Amino acid sequence: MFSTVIVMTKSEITDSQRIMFGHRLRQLRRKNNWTLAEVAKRSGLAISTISKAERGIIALTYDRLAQLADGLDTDMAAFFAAEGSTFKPGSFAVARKGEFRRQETTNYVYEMLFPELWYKSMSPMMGTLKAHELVEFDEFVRHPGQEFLVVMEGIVTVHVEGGEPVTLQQGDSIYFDSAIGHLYASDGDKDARILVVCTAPGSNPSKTSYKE
Amino acid sequence: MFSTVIVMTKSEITDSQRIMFGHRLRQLRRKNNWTLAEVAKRSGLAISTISKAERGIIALTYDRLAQLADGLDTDMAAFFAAEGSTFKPGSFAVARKGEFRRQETTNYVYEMLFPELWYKSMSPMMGTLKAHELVEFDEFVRHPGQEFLVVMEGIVTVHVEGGEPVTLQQGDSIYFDSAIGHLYASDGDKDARILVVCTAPGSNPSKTSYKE
DNA sequence: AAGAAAATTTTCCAATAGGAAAATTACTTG
DNA sequence: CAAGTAATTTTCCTATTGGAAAATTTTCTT
Repeated sequence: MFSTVIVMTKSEITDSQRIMFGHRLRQLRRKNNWTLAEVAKRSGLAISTISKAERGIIALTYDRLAQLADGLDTDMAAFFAAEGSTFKPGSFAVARKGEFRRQETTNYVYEMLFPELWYKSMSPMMGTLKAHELVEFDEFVRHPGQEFLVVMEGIVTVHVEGGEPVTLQQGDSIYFDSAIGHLYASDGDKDARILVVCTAPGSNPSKTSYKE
Repeated sequence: MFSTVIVMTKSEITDSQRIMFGHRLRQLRRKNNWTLAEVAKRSGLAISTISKAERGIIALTYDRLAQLADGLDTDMAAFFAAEGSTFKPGSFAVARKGEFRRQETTNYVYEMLFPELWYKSMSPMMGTLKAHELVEFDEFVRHPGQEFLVVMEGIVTVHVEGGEPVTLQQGDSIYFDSAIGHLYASDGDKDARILVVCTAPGSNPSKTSYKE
């Protein structure tokens, strides 16, 4: 009985890491139906640079990574949050800016509070989690910023990527980095009522006010 | 009344981002009592490269970032998670009802949630407003940031500087700029229970501008 | 406080990233 | 299917990174 051992040099390791990262970049762009030209405009990078980065031909510098993250409507954390965990093509769920504004799925009904207010640094939402016997597993939700949840009524199970599910009773709360994949479900046979507050880094004026 | 607006060019933004990132690198290294030489050996990078990176003189490429993360016993995600927060991907904090830190004044009893977490971009607090016949008027409270309040139980009157008092029933909420003088009081003959979330702009490193 | 040792920064140069535009490939549409 | 257009990749060149070693600063030690 033999086992195959593949030995990689240090540079081969970083090479393959970079190539995989490039794939994620491309996926992220394709998911939003953006062309290289579009992302180039949004991020301020050259088309060729993005093309090379996506194919792992070059290793972007920190500065360009930051710019690119901005252009793709994420932040550095979201870029790397899923890294290391097994990469299933298509399993990438980065919520686009404002996507969670009116989220109504089989499991959720969200009501954004104060939608008319601009430049909020927090986005409070009231939500109802429908009771289900079987939790239909949607994809994990990921987005930039941080998140705070309190259970107002009922019992809620919070699924956090790479960890055991956490059960929260009425009055319990949880605080986490939204870049981590997360998902809520009602635990009891009644609907649960939750309050969620997200930070919305993109809408923060201090970051968006700049000139060319 | 004037407000100061600081306008940054795109390159100034990435510059300061890089500089702050460098500071975090150095902190991370110092925390473990490692010398540049030690990290150089662990990561395979040159001493000079790490030195320059820590001072924001150069923007590391993806490859070197990956290597450095390895040498510092973290991963890329932890580097960037929540713009300098100490959250590692997969980590989160749960606060159980009633196991909060208490802070008590004549009118308020506040319980800060997650006091042990640093670099939160929000500060959630549970509070009890004692019932009073006469509201003893403290000075208005003012601080930077924004504020969000939900009434969990009872009836609350919110006094906002330069406006009529607002009465909130259970489930009602209010969102405002914390710079405006504000004050809460229980309206009924029972104590009221509120949840307050404040943004703490100063504690977010990535949005604080400074120079060497 | 002086000299030695350790740690960090600077210098200089080879290796690599990043941008503009040309070349190629993929996608429409008549 | 050909011509035209859009999207991507290549090419070529300049700007910047990253490493080795020298120079400097900081930290011990006696």
